[in-house]
Amino acid sequence: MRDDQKDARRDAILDAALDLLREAGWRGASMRAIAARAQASKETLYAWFGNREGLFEALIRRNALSVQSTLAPAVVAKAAPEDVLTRFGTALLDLQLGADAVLINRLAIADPVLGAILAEAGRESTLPLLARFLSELDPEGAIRADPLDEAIEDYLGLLKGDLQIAALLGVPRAVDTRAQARRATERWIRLYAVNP
Amino acid sequence: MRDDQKDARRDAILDAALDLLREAGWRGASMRAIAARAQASKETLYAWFGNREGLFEALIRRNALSVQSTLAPAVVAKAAPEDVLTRFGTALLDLQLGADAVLINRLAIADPVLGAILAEAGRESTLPLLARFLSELDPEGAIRADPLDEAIEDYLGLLKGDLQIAALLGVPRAVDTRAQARRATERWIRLYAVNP
DNA sequence: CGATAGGCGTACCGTATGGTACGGCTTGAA
DNA sequence: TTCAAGCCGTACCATACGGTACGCCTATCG
Repeated sequence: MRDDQKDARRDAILDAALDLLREAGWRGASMRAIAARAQASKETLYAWFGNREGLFEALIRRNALSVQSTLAPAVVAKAAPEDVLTRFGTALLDLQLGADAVLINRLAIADPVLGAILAEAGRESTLPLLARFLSELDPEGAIRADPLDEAIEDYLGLLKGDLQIAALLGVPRAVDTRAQARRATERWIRLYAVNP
Repeated sequence: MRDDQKDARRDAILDAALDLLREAGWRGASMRAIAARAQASKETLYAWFGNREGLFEALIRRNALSVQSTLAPAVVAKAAPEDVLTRFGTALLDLQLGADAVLINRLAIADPVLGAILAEAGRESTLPLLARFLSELDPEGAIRADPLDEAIEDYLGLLKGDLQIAALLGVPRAVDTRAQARRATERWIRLYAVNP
């Protein structure tokens, strides 16, 4: 099997796992079911991923990579701070409330090992972006994200509110993510603007 | 079996379930294991709770009741708005980051039916308190929680930030809940103070 | 004080799972 | 063109689960 084919096959298997998680939950996404859905052999799954946890770990890592590559472009844009922060917040919110992310998070919450992996991968892939972002936001010294960790925490809190928990519980509220991000941005700037 | 004994027995069974969830997770908290731990019969469990989901549902509802009765006293206190808000936030944070609440939330996140139940029970038991609280906070018209739903969402976001997700993932960050509540309160008041 | 409701413990059933083993076939490399 | 690596499909194993049945025994109530 050529390397590119192998990558595609691997992706297909992870996609199958994700589909089954969506359709039948953790219980339904058994190694049998995943193999059948992907037209793969159980033995192949075990050869490639070690065991069930390893497969799910691969799923989590793949997702973290895609998050990072989706989010990064939102940072480079040159525009008014509130616009670029809103853009970033919208992207982040779309990601974290999206169906895939919800499934991935459910997975990680159900298993301590996966939880640790997701927490690490997640914080590594999005927090540095946001940190650099907020600290360099300062255009003419009108906004000071200081102390930085509190500023980050406040922004994430204002952005997400209870929405992520609601999504994880399977009771998502309808949200205009762009409007939500704009609101969070406006409030956050109000908190961190250098007072006139 | 006298009624009070029955209630105690029921509580003991739910406690056993909670213990097993803590020690062995969702997979370990099987009906067998719960029955053995509580020195009860499987048949009794099924007679009292219907099935596994029913038992876990009972667990969720019991927890929601205890949350409500824990939180309610924090509302009545008469003091400066920021102090009473801080007290309330601390209590809420302690509850939501506490071991039991984390286990309960994990449970609900793993099962759509339980998720719906927890979402409803949770919102019913804490949101009205917070809503009434924020809207009546107004001492001399210096603070206006308006629009109310946004004010609530902002307060919860500032209070919880990413802490709850981290706890659910099993990577809790050490937090001084009182300090965190104080910070959130201070920021929230800054956002909702009627400007001089 | 006797009877009966109902909890305890154990055994049982069908089913599904994670994980392994093993032919047979495809496919990329020599 | 040959050959071997490795993937597919199926069968297999031990184990555990949710759920039910049943005999024993305690404790409540008439």
